[in-house]
Amino acid sequence: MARANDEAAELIQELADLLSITGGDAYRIRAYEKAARAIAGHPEDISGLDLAGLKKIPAVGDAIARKLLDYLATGTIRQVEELRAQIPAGVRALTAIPTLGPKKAMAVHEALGVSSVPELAEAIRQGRLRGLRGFGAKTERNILHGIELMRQAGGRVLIDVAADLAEEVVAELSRVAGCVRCTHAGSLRRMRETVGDVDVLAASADPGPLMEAFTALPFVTEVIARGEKKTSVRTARGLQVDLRVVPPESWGAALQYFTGSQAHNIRTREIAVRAGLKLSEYGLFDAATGELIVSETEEEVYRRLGLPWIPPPLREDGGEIEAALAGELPRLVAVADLRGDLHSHTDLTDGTASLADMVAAAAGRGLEYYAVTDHAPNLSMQRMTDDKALAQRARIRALQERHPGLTLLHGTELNIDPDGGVDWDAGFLAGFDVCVASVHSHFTQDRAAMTRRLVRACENPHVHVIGHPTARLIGRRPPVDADWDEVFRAAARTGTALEIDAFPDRLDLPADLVRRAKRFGVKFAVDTDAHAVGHHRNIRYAVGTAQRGWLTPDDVINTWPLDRLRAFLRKT
DNA sequence: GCCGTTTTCGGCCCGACTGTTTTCAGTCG
Repeated sequence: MARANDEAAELIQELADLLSITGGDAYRIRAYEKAARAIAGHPEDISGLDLAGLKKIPAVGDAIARKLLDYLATGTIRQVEELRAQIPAGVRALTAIPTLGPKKAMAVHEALGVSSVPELAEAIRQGRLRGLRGFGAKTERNILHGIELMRQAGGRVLIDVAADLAEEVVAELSRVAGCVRCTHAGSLRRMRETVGDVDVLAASADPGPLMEAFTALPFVTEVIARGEKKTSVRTARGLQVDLRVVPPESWGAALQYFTGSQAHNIRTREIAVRAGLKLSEYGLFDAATGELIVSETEEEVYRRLGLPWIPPPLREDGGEIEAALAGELPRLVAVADLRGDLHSHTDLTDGTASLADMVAAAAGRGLEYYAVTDHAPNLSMQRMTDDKALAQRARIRALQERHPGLTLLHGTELNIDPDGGVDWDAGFLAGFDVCVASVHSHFTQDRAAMTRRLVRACENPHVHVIGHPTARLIGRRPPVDADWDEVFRAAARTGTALEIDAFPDRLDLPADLVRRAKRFGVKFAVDTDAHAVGHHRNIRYAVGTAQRGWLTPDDVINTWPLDRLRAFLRKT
């Protein structure tokens, strides 16, 4: 079940959506949307707040605070219920169709009584949209095409899929004559865990050849929009890619604009307006004279707004503007800060590479220490035994001689059973340098049981790291249900680190929970969980998740020198 | 509906592209 903040934010967002369909004041709608974001991102649980406390949330005034009280008392908001009675849920669902927004949704609902996606498709096939103001033949085709796209799942893709595609597009476009610079931007640059469309920015005085080359890429199956400055295409697997070409002198302003988020851009542009300036993708201008002030680098744009450069993973209007103004931006952890990796597998269990190859890959990353943590016996399919574990330890000690610069740690990944117990007794566990413990089964326990289970794992003196704590698989398996604040308190109290697992379909602990956990004083392990040599490169996604959680190197135990890490692992 | 080292009222980010428009609304990011 979601936190009160998330449920309330969803209700306020629904209020904004429904008002945009009925034609409410645009600024009022924006105020609701802004408040919904602020509530979702607010660190305090709103269920413990009174009217005054609620009004302290940014973008929440008296009116919205009272709606939140309404929600806390009744589980819903009266105005939302009233609008739901007017606007069927299916009409709101219509706005999920690409090219169909609130105005067109209301038009077909009012004129034709259409109140669901299938009804709309049927109405188009029956020719009932003909003659409806604002609806021509092309609009009909676009809507049917949009419905078809929605049916094919499509949607967002994992970050590694988007990153690989972006890399290919950037490499191709960089070769085009006249291309001065080219890079990806958007949610991929902000390191969001999934990406809805890939944004690519290029600088050139002559956009024509870039647009040509872009639409001619082999994986492009459809050109959605084609203009002088912007072109959008769809790839064979349904992913949308936008190319924006700007003059070279606009590079910094364009990169800032195209990186987003939209909410962050609104904040920076508001700051500009208040200072008598105007910020667009072409630069920062004097609002009165139209004179260009700066545009060549992001740093210049931020500096002229009175802000330090803000790392893209923070650009979500989640407090980064306030922190920047106060000079309190965190020094975010980076890949180069990592001295070690505390979670990896070999072909002794379900890895695909040998111990020697995995260790060589770790050495190739320039690490100072590396833990091999194959699965423990209770995950019986992996066929681990005491003897195998001890034999591996001996092989690791032998291999150590060939890697003088890399300290090898012998660890294991334990299974947290439904009661919170783990494989092996205390005596055997004491023989490992590091123990990761993870949930691998019984994912659907209720919140109280799951919370007890995770807390008990933290309380085990031999458990150093909770692996992929929510056990989610993005798009395939929901996170387990737990009272996370309770788990975070236990992790902080017992000196148990929470993992940020680098697998692109895990990224677990997720960034929003990372940020919440940090407030409790929790420490983190940023690990690959590598099962193959190639998985080592996933570490950048875990670091991106840590950055989105506002973590500094000090928050991450595997940035620490080995002696400090060993002291932490003693759990005293 | 929110908010104020210019304001408690009058503002509220900015631009690209499409389609159906005789000059611009809707959608998107």
